[in-house]
Amino acid sequence: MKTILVADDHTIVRLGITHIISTLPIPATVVEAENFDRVIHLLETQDVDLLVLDINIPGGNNSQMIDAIRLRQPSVRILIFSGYDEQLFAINYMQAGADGYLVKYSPEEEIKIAIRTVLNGEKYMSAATRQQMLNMLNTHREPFANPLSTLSAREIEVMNLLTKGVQVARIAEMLHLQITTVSTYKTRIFEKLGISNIVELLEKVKMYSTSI
Amino acid sequence: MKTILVADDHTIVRLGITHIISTLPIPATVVEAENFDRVIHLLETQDVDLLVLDINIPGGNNSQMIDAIRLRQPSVRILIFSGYDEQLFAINYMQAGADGYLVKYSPEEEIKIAIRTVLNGEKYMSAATRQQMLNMLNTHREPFANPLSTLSAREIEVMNLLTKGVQVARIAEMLHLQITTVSTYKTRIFEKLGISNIVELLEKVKMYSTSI
DNA sequence: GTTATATGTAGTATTAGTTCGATTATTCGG
DNA sequence: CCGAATAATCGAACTAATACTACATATAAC
Repeated sequence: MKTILVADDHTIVRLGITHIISTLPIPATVVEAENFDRVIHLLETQDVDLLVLDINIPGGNNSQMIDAIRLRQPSVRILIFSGYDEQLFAINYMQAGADGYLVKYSPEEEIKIAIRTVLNGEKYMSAATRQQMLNMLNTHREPFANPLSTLSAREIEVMNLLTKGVQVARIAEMLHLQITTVSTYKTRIFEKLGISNIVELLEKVKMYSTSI
Repeated sequence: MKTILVADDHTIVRLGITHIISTLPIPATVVEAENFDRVIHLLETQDVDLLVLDINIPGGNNSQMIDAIRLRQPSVRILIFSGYDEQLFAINYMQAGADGYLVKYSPEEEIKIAIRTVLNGEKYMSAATRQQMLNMLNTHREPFANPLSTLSAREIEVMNLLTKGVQVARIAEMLHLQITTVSTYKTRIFEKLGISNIVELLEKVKMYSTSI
C-alpha cells in the first residue's frame, strides 16, 4: 500500500487527483495538504511514497521547496504539478531534484502515466520538456526566443494579472505586496518585453503564448 | 437530463468537477471545454443548462465573457469558478450577469451546494460575497444593445486612441485638450460601456465592432 | 571563491490620471 | 423659438502609478 500526498490549495484539484489515483490499479492511501506548512508537517509525521505538489502552493512557491522536502524524507518521489507553462519552469525544478513535472492542462492519460512513472522510481517529463532539454545541450540559441520566457516567476504572476485588467493596487493586495513592488515588476516586465503599455502587453502575450 | 458544460483549461479541474457532479443526485451529461472559443462553439451547437466557468480560461479572461455567452444562450446558468480571492472579482461577475461565484479552494460540500443552487435557477454566493452585495444597488442593464453606439464623436476619438495604447496626456496633446478633459471622456466611455479598464475596453471593441 | 547578474522586495519623491462640479455650446422635439 | 437634454470643455483637489534608489539573497560566470 502506497501513501500519496496531494498538495494543492484548490479543493477541486485535490479531488481530481484523488479520483485519478483511485482509478489506477495501484492500492494507495491519499493524504491531502492545502498549504506548504501542512506538507512539511505531514512529511515529519508519516512516510510518503509520492508527493504531488502544486508549485503555486501557499507558503511554498519556489524550487527551494524541494530541499525542504528532501530534508524530511530524502526518498520521497516528487511530482511537480503546475499551472504554468511547463517549459518555463520544468528544468529548474528537475534540476532542483524533482522526479517529474506535469502541467495541469495535461490530458487525463498523461497525468496517469506521470503518476505511475514517478511512483515507479523513474523520472517523468512530457515530450515537449524532453525535447527542450535536448535543445539546451546545443549551445546555439534560436534567434526567435520567446521573450515571455525571460520573465521570472513573480513577474509572470504579475503579468497574468495585468493582462486581465487588474490594477496595480489590487495586484499588490492579491499577492500581499507593496504597490511599489508590483510597480517595479511591471516596469521590469515592460523593459524585458520592450513595450510601454497594456495594449502592447496583450499583443505580445497573444503573439507568443500560443507558440510556447 | 441536464447538460452541464465545464470550462477550465486544467484537465484535473474538469475531472474534479465532473466527478463531483457524478456524485450529485441529478442526472446530467457533462461536456468539457478547455478554452473560451470552444465554450462559444459548444453554446452555438447545443443547449446547455449550466456552465461552470473558470474566469482564467484562455481566450476569455474577463467579465465580457458573460455577454458573449448570453448572446448565444440567454437562459444558460453561469457559475463562475475562480482561483482568485472571491471578494476581489465576484461582484463584477455577478453584476455582469453570472448566477454564482465560487472559489477553487471552497470545501467540497460548498461546491456541491453551489452547483445545485445555480442549476436550480437560484443565485449562489458565499456568505462573504452576499454580505458585500447587499451594499450595492443592482443597476438595470441592457445587455444586448451595442454600447459603442452610445458614445459621442469625441468619446469615440478618445476611445480609438485608448485602444492603441496611447496615454491620456498624449491624447490631450493630440486633440489639443486638457488632460482632465480627456480623463473625463475616458471615465464616460468606461461608464457607458460598463467597464473599468483598458483590457475590457479592447474586449468590448473586439466583441461589438464586427457586429455593427 | 569571488565577482557579476538576476530576483524579490520596498521607500521617497514625482508624475499620471481621476473625480466632481461647473460652464458653455449644440441639438432637438413641440 | 425655447427650454431640456446632450455634448464638449476645463480647474481644483484628489488618488493611483511610476522613477529612482536601495538592499538582501541567489545564481551564474570566471
